[in-house]
Amino acid sequence: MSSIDIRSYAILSALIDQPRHGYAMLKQIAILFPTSKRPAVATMYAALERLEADGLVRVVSEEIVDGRARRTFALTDHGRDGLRAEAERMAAAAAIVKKKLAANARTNSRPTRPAHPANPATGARS
Amino acid sequence: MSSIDIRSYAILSALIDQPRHGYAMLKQIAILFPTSKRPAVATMYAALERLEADGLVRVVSEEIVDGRARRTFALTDHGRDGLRAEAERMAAAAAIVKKKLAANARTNSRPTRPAHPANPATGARS
DNA sequence: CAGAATACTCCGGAAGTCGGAATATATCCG
DNA sequence: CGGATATATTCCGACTTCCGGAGTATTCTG
Repeated sequence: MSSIDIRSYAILSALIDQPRHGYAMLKQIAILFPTSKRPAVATMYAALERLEADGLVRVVSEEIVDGRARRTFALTDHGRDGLRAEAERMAAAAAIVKKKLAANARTNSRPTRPAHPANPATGARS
Repeated sequence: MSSIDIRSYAILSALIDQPRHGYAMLKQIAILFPTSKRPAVATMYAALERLEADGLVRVVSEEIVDGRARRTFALTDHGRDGLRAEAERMAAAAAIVKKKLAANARTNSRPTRPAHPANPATGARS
């Protein structure tokens, strides 16, 4: 319930500087995260509804064009907090893995043996 | 196809320092990422099969206990590379959002106005 | 002995994601 | 002029992924 998935992370990120509508978010996501896979159109609108229901975004304007709603969304305070927390979690997760990868690059010659085999979390019954 | 999702990221991370079997990975994930939601058991084994099919992990030992396979998995080179790339992507995504959030904390008083309104990606027809 | 931990599998359902089509207008390029 | 592309959203069916819970069997702990 609490933490934010990748899709939502991208969507919320596209609203940091200003409110946008769905289509504009897609373009902003492509700019912000050029190396990541971007969501499909349908996925984005579905996610947006969830985010609104969860109070992370809110509709700031709604015009009807050809009977179709054109909604502009903005981040709520809650959404901003959630995004900040998720960015923190991601930075930590990235840092941990980078550090571990670097530490283990040296031990690479003997792949199955840890540096200090003192009771690792293998669940091995002693 | 190419990029790694969060679940797979966690699973691969649990194999950086040494090979582990599924159950041990779950515990390791809880240690590495204490603030993130951890995958359900069934999710993990399903993901493991996908990762093996994609060549990101490989079975290094397999013992049969009561007709049930107890498999130990290790990272492949491909898996290690993918994990490294994903860590890089995540670090970048986290940094971008943190920076943008910090830059926008100042502009917070007038939420709809960007600092420099020079043709942003709003999709507004000029 | 009860209960937790170890270790994995299977099931059905819920949730999320996707591509593609539909809709309608405006603009760009040759 | 006409086709292509861009804008902007909705709906649909299919597919993938995820989850909780039950089942199986052993060992360790209180």
